[in-house]
Amino acid sequence: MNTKKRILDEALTLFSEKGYGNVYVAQIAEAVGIKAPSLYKHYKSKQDIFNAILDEMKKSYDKQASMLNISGEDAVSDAEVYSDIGEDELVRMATGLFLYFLHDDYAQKFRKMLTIEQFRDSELAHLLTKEYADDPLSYQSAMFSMLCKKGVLRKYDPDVMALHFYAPIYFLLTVCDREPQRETESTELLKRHIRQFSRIYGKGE
Amino acid sequence: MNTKKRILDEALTLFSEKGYGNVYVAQIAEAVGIKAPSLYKHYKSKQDIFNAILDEMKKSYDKQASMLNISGEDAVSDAEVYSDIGEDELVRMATGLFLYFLHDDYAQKFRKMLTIEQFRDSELAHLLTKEYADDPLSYQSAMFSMLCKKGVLRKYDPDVMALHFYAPIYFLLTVCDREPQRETESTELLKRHIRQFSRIYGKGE
DNA sequence: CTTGACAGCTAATCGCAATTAGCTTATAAT
DNA sequence: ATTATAAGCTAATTGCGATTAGCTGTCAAG
Repeated sequence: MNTKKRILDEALTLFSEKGYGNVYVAQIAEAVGIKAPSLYKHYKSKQDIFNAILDEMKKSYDKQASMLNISGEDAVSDAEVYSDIGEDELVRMATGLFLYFLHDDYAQKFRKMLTIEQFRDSELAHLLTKEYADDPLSYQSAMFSMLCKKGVLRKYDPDVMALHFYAPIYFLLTVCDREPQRETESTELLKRHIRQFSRIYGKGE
Repeated sequence: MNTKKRILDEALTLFSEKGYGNVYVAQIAEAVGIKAPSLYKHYKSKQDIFNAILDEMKKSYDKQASMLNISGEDAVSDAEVYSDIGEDELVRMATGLFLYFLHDDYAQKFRKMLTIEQFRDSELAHLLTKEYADDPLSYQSAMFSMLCKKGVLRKYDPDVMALHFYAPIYFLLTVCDREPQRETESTELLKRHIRQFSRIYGKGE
């Protein structure tokens, strides 16, 4: 019934593991449980399937981003919420972000696919940079800027604080994407990272 | 004359831009300046070319790593050299590492190729993790451990210090790999990162 | 009932890309 | 000089993989 949607799902799974060029339409069809020619009742070409995935991604990002408070749009007003943030809050926030990125099926596959295809298409490169670099950094920079102003954290360059906070998260994410068995170890290191971050930038001494 | 070598170079260039599956042997041949069938005088298949590249990479890494002091092998003895390290030294070290990774032709292509192929072959995944995560972290952890012991830096978990130092370098590297025009901006942010790192972990204050 | 559109199938088609065959030339060793 | 080998070329060959043609069954609308 919702074959059309299932094709996208299975195709995304395969693209994220092998890359567009190494996936055969017959594989997609098999994963869906139909024969290759039947795909063409739903999409007019392999490229068309890819484009549909991309469209869906772009649509879903805005919701997901605002849900996670990553997009940086309204960071300042949201930061009010965090004015009483403590070390444990920060740990929760960071591991939450990390584990969401890592485990959410859609987010993970999307990220892997973009990672594989990034050098072949500058649109994909920009998308990856936006979603995994610029948006998180700008959101967090605004948040830290607010926290510094409020006197919760020491006054340092908030862009660099955001980098110190986020780059390790991103780094560990790339490790776990290729070595899933290292998730536990990485989560531990992540927590140590946040605790130390908090001690360093926190007002307590 | 050294056609055999040139084939590897051109193939690496193409693989690092498009990925193995999207490169045709005819393209490699053209880049070298010969016809596709002539490639088979030097390598018995496309896969064989890929394997040869990989072998060369594995061989060259050890030299390059020890040259750059990344490998972590003899970090402790080397760390003696850094016992008088200052903020400027650290900035020089970090930007040097960053710009080397970013500009060295071989390193850049190798990294991009591994990035593209990482999810298709766990050997490649491990290689990428080793060279861009484990080795740099373990080297730097040993270095910071030494610097803390010497009293040059405040006493913090050296693994986390290494993560704080290195993850932003890696992060900015991935950004510049896909958006080369952001190199200047990224280098600036990198320097701010190191200065702040140095102020935070340094003894002065 | 019956018709049309939907979604599936099998069996072509079509093109491309890897590889092989077999010829040619140059050069280096005997 | 002769010959063997290396390294190139053009012209097949081969196989695979995307796509198209055309048939079938189902099922909702009239």
